[in-house]
Amino acid sequence: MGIQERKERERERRRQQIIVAAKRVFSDKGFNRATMEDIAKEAELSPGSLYLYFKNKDELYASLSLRILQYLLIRLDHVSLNKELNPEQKVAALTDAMLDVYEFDPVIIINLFHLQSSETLKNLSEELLTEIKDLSRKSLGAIAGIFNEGIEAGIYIQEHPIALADIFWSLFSGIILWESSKNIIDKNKDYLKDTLKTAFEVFSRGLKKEEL
Amino acid sequence: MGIQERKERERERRRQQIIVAAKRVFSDKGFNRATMEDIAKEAELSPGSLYLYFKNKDELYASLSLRILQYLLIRLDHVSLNKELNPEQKVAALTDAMLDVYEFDPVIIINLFHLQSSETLKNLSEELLTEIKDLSRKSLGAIAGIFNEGIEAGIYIQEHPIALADIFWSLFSGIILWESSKNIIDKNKDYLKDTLKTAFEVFSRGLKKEEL
Amino acid sequence: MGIQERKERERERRRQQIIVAAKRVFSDKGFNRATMEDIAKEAELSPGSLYLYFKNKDELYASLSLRILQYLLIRLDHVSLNKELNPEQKVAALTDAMLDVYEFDPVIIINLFHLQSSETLKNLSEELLTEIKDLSRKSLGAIAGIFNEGIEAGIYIQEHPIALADIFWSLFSGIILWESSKNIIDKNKDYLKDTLKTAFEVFSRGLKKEEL
Amino acid sequence: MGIQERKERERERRRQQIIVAAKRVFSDKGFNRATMEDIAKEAELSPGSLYLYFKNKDELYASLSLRILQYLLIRLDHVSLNKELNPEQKVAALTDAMLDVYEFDPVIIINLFHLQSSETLKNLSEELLTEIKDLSRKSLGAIAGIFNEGIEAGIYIQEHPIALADIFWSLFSGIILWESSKNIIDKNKDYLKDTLKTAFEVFSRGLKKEEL
DNA sequence: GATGAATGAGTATTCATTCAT
DNA sequence: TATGAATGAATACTCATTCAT
Repeated sequence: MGIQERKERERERRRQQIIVAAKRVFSDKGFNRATMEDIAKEAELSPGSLYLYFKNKDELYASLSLRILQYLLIRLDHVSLNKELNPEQKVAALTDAMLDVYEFDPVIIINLFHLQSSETLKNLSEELLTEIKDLSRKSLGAIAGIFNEGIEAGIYIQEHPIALADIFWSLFSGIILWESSKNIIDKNKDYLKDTLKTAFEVFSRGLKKEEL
Repeated sequence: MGIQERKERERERRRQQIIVAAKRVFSDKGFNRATMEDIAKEAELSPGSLYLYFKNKDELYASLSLRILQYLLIRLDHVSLNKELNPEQKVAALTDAMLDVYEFDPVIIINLFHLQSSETLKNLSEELLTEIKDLSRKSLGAIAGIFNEGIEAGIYIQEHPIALADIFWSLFSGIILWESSKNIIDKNKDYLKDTLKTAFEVFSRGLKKEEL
Repeated sequence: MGIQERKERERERRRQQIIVAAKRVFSDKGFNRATMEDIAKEAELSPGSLYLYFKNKDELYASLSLRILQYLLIRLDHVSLNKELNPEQKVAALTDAMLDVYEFDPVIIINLFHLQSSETLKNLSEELLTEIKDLSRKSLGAIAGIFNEGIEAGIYIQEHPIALADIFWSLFSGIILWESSKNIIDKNKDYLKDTLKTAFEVFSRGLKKEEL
Repeated sequence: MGIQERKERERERRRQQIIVAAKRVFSDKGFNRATMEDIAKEAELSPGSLYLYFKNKDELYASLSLRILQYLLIRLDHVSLNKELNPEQKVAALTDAMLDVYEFDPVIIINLFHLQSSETLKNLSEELLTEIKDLSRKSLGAIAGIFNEGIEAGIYIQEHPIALADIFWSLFSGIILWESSKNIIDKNKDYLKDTLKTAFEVFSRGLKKEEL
């Protein structure tokens, strides 16, 4: 391992350390009320050091999402490229994957959808924004591809697969945000997972041609 | 018209004037970057005057949502209580109503869903929060009622109607937020309405028992 | 009674009404936290109306003191001019008078001494400041006169009577402020009157020539 | 000198720098009209920096008093514990100490008494208020102790020593405030020291039993 | 790289005062 | 006179970001 590479690893380790801290703080206080100092303290670093690893607060925030998007894409591609599954099985696997990713790190998924629907997006650097757009596009593309298989197989209704992917994505994010907001208001028992399951079922059924 | 009443009207007119201005500014700059001074300028009032009509920035923001929620509830109740429609027709009317409300004032609907998924919710006065919760609850209840009719009629799948209402609501808000965020990113042509229609179709089909 | 005079009386009645309200509000919230609107509400008038009777908040505040100063001066003159009392009796009567005035309206006396030791003084109109200075000077003069009698009678120590009057005045106001501040801090039982009595006794004894 | 200690010193130096600036600005404009920006400018710092050393404006103001109270207490204890002085000498030393402290920093002493008789007191943090109360209590206690010696020695009149201490303290603060207010009004020659001396003399004489 | 003290621009909110009615 | 809606200047405080060490 070259010295260059070792440095790079060390650097990555630090970024992780910060991201972990940021995640805790953001989910604790929300984006606006979390200060860089809070995060620095949580990461046991100085405020200044954060800026050695992240250009600014917005980008640090967006970085949380980046990782989960990357993970999500891997999972989606895995389903999409799996040649052993028929279209219907793929859609089932797709919903399982989404649920898995959610359960892998709920906080960060909520962050992702918050980011997606927030002004923060406007403030990101061209570079980071491109990266996020790229990952989103690819993820959506993978989802669309899966639906497309079903459509081409004549199992699913004739709709634009991209539109279906958007709807699937919206359904997922909509439920995540709505259920987590209900928790803010009502401190309800957490029905999120049940709701997601039901939603995916209904959605899958809705995709099918009636005569089936 | 008594003098009292005239004053009350004048006051309401002012509130509207401010709300209109706030709507413009919020949707232009987003909640955090919109300053009270911006809004005052847009409303052609002094900053101090805003506080004669709204307790603070959060409550001004939330007030935007209040009106649309009230309107939404009226529309939903109208559908729900219409005795001439069978369950399926009601669900169709429901989606029409939601679309109407969206088209009535897209900006403000987006605001509503932003508010719903933001920390701002936590800062509202007990009073206003109660009002919003109340309207939301009633709206969701009306939706659930409609689904319930279909379930009891044996047309729809056996799921908890409240869960179905949540899903319907999430689907709606998810698409609104997602499509408007895509606009931020891509300045795309606006597919929102088409997407919503397709989504509602798929959802409705998914609700039905297979044997139908 | 001419119409002019009637108007003047009416005007004076209003001023009183405002002063009474202001007294309540100032003593309740302190000068800085009392708003003109508070006072207007208490006086059952509109904020604008206060300005028909008082030039501004500072002057309204100072007006409270003016009345008590006028009353104080009357009492002091009464003692000073009383030919039936010998010097020692006059000093005793003097302390009684001060105590009386305090008890007549403790709140307003505290206000007076707050005013005296505050920046507000700097903001008063020339006219009002002159009036206050004039009343203060006359009061101090009356006190000094009393002490002077004792000095000339050879009963009291040879000190400048004006200095003695200043000391007497300071002792009085110092105790008022100190004891009322202790109340703020400790919510103690109110020792003020006892303290004042003791103070005046000690002071009177201190005035006398030793050989007596 | 460890690095820790050096930092602590540096920090303390800064606090002093700010306190000196604040003293100038407060005594120039009074508490309410002095802005944090004024003070920052005077201290050649940024407004934000003030908050690194003082929690808020009130506490900065109160800090001025803290130091003089500490110094005062040292001086009072020194007199109180001095075994070479008889009671009468102690009272003389006491008045000298008070005068010394006044001359050491008149502006700050005036601030102290302003603070004591103001609403600001109510806004202080529990911690700071406790510290001030504690120092005041101890100072008053030391004074009371001195009077008590005279009383027990049968030289002074039989009064509650705490009451005598309160009176002494009130006399001191009353004169300080009154004379400094006269300066505001009249820009008089400064008689304060003379007045204080006379006051203390009269007071001391008043303490003694007549038969002495 | 790491620090953390210093920065200073940015803003919600208050409230004495005014003035059209 | 009386009103009270409107004003808008004034300001404490925050916090992302920088930079000398």
